[in-house]
Amino acid sequence: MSNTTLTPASPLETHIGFWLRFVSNQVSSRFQKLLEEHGTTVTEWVAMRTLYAREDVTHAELINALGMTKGAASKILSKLESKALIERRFAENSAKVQVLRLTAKGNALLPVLAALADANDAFFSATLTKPSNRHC
Amino acid sequence: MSNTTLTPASPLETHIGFWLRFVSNQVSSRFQKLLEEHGTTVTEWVAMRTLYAREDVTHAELINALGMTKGAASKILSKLESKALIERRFAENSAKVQVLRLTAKGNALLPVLAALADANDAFFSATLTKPSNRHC
DNA sequence: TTATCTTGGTTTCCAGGGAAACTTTTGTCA
DNA sequence: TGACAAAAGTTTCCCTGGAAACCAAGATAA
Repeated sequence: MSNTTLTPASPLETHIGFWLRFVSNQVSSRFQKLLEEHGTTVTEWVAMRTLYAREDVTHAELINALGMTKGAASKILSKLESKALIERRFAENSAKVQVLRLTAKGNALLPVLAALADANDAFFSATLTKPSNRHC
Repeated sequence: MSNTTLTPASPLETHIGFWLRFVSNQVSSRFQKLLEEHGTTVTEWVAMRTLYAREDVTHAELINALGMTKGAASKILSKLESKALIERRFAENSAKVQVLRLTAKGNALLPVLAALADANDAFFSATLTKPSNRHC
């Protein structure tokens, strides 16, 4: 036997991160599928939703909302711009700071995506049982 | 004013997926940092933990545990093998089906990583408040 | 036994995102 | 004012993972 005594090690299912990753992937990937029929991605949805019904959102603010690096954010914005969903302009009195804004097309698309997000929530909520006092 | 009346759209923070992604990223990326001092990644940890204290784990079983495609899994295994942490052998009576196993080095490393996983859990658990009956 | 189908696993190609280098503008200080 | 430092964005390089093509080995059927 090659199995000499092994140090005990906590199994995967005891770790929060394991389940978070698992559930998060389930939820996100289902949402992703809904979105791709509209040629969008989850990240793009987050970016667009952040800009919706607001003016003068800065690049920095968006980075914060997306939780990604400025490099990655910049690329997302380029892609959204190439689809004519957003506009990048310079802020007043600046040739440096950008102000981001949805285009009319972006404004039109957003509620559709929001509905998909709601539907995805509903789908997963429906599979949950009612809360009980068992664990309280 | 360019803001003609906009259709209302549910904000990001009302969606489960948004929070799952957020929390999951927090937890995983902190764990990632702990792991990288040992030259490992979260996925590699999951793979290794699945093999630990077991023999004759098949490729298919591992794919299932990792929740990724066979292509991606294959690459992870190659990397683990190149670090001499696992071994791939053909199963009995087969020149096709593989059997995966940790090496002695792998067996030695695993409990160390498990301790890091426990520590990460503890870190996040510590920030939680006691359960109350408020929501039950 | 040979021919075809299926299955296990690898490789290739592509998209997304992080790290860090780089460019341009702005601010600061001598 | 001129020189240098800091900040905003972009670009490049790299790594990870999915999709799908591909290859080799068993299985099945003629």
